[in-house]
Amino acid sequence: MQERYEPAAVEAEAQQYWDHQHSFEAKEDDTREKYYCLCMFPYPSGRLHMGHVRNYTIGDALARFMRMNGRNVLQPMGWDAFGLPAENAAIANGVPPAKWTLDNIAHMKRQLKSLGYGLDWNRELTTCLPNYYRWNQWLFLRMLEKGIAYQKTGVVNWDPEDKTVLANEQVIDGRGWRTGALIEKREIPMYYLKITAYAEDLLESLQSMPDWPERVRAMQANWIGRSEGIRLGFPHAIGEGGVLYAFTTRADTIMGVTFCAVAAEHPLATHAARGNAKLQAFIEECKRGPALEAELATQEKKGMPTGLYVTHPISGDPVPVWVGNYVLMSYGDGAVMGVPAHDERDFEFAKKYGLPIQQVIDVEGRPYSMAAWQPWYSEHGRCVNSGRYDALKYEAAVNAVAADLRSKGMGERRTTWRLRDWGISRQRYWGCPIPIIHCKICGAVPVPDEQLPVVLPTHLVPDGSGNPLLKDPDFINVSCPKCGGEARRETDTMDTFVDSSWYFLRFACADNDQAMLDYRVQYWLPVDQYIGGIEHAILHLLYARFWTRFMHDMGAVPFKEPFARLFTQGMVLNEVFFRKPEFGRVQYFNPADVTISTDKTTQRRAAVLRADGKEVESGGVVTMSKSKNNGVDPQSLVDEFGADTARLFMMFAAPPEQTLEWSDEGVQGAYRFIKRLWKAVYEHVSRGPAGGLDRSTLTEHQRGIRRQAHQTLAKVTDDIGRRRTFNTAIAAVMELLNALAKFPHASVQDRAVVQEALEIAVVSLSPIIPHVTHALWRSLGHRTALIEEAWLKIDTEALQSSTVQMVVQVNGKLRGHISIAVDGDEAAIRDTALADPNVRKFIGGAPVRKLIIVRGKLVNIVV
RNA sequence: GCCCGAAUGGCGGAACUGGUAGACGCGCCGGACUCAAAAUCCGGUGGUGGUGACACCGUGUGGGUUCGAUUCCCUCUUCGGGCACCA
Repeated sequence: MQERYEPAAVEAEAQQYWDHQHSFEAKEDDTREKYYCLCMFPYPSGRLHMGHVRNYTIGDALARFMRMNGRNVLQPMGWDAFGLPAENAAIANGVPPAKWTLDNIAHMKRQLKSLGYGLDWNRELTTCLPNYYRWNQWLFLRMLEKGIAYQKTGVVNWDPEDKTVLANEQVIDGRGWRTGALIEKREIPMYYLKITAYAEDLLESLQSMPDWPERVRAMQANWIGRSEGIRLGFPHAIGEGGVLYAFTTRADTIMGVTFCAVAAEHPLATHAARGNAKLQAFIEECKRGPALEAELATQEKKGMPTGLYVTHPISGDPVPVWVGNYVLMSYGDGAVMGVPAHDERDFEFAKKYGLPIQQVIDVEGRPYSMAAWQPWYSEHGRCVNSGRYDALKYEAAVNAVAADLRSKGMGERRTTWRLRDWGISRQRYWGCPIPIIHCKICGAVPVPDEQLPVVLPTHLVPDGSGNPLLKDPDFINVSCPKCGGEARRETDTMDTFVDSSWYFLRFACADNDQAMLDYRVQYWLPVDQYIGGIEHAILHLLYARFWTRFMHDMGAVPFKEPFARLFTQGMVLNEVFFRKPEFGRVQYFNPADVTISTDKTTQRRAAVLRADGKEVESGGVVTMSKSKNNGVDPQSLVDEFGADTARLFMMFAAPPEQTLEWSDEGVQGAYRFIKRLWKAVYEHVSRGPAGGLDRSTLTEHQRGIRRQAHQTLAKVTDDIGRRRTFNTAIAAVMELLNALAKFPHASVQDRAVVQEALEIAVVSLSPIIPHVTHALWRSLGHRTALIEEAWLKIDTEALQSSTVQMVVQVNGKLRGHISIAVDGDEAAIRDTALADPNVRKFIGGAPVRKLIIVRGKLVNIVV
């Protein structure tokens, strides 16, 4: 064994061994229990970032741990390869998105390999290749057949200068990101997937998914947003038998309705705007307004009367109809009944426009004042000023109102969802073509299965002015599959969330070019452990759950939930440094180019840019990002310290579900620890082979170190296997190593105990730092490869101890420590506790009122 | 605005089911080795008071439940994630 730890050599050797042995090629084996460990696949942006390293290190550590615990592990990798950045790169550099993407994939694949991840590369898949995306198209056609995919109009951001549709992120303050032109809203025909058909099931199943984080389930439940209430009608005289419908969960407040508000897109608004130029202008303003819910919710509430009146369904009173910019056309019927007294938004609206506010709910007799909104105004209570509903509580009132409305044919109970159907059409080049052909005679005709895939041409270079597919006659001009006449191919492509909604299924059979899925799906799926960023908690995971349900219903997979267990890891943060010039934009500096010094006495930190020796400002610790220039390239870390140090630091610096702060010193610490581990093994083996362990003749000291070694093994096994807290697992091994450093190597038994403890340390860390432990396992005298070894067994006998330490409190304050025999009874514990001199001092002469004993932990004496 | 999290020494974090707050690491201080430095090794390190044994204070704010609260409940503050065309 070499004295010096040289990561480059150690890591090359281990990686070569795994490669030659095909160690991570997964094979179906019905006799073995499988473990499908999947990390969210990356977008091939160019280089790996720290978030990737964190994600894949967590996955790899788990996969290796499960493998050593006897599971048949599958850990695949692929590329989420369609998307906007490739088009942006094309615009900037004139490179076709296909070439840019594939070059990035090649580079990132090398990086993943250099980090030593145990991935089965035979199953690699790339979503921008036809052998993958043809099945998007195939399944889309199945959805069309079942009515799950359908066409309707949708609103997009239109840049009038570039004549192109922009993504929300390309719209900055209402203007196009490249042109600066004011963005218009346009309604165009698009394809939608009817995820709302599964709303109920998607929501209900969350309750039987205990291995998903509570917060993710809560976020999804809120997103789906089930509301039970009443859809009620306000008759009006516009058109024949006209009724304005609105949904409410607070039918008990119906007698407090003083107005109705409709969305700008509502038919009543359109009707009223005819011949009303002011209203027309207001409606246009609303339609131009923000598209993002966050902006909609914070914008100032504005409205305008339509001049129309509807009839209150109970009282028969006329109710004015307003257009309100806070009413969403996409929720319910695009109209709300305005109850200013008991809804905060309605209250604000009524105050602003002088609409009457009528209290109809009494909450515990509290006095109601119209001067300012109080949070309790929207609480449940008893009806007042409500005619025959007076004194009824919430449920009784709702029931009575529902019955009355039903008898008048003006209302019914209704469940409404916040969830909307998934619009998948993108007016963009770099995506999966939607397999539709538009014929002047036959209309929208699905591409027949035998003509799939509709291949996306790869040589086009977008220039920012519209979808280049529109300018490609070879792609556009086709004949109609139905009538054979001249027709035009659909140029919209699919949302990239489609690609990621089923890739986890395809890993089971990525080599099948005849079918989307095959029998191997039944062996590997569902995914046992899915790992990815919390930022995907709603959209991606909900779409994947929906997609899997559709495939279940068509008989393609035997399960509804694709991910049995979910783990969401936190983001990677770093400090951000900048200078704000008097004029112009803020300048960001990479932390690698900044030196930080700390004044010992004042604790003041000063950050200086090395290039010019002048100070820069710190903007705190934020998510690593290109725009803030605070990213650290994982490659530089691997080159300088090796993959094991990178992996160890990532896993040690924070619990995996929390944010992780970058720290150069922390990396140094991880490197130092690996060197210490190496040295400990070196010093042990350079004394020659250790003899066998004789458990019956151990000294107390030897038994102590054995107990700690096996306690460490037990803790690591639990921390990785159950808690997923790699940071505390590593800390436990560090403690063991600290103890070993003080332990003698004198006798044969000393050395046997050390050998056992070192093996425990090496095996415990092997999921996290697989290269160095691969080498150390051999150094400790084993001929086998560590990756083929089983996880070590905990010797429960070694854990035994004859005494146990307990603490003694007086009135809840710590006053002493006692040592008690493991089998000591309560009387013995009590007597020992009361005999402690410091304890007696604090009891004084006072009588003991109560004595609480928590076995093995503490005694609390209450006086 | 709505939904979901988080807050503990100089710093990252630990304390798993209400039971010893600060494990482990970083940084810092002192020492050993060295001509010197780096590396390495040993010791110390929440605050205040005390020579000391020790005592008091201390987990974002204010309150509550309990023999006992970092942990449970309520309030507020700050920070982070998501909000449907970024992935």
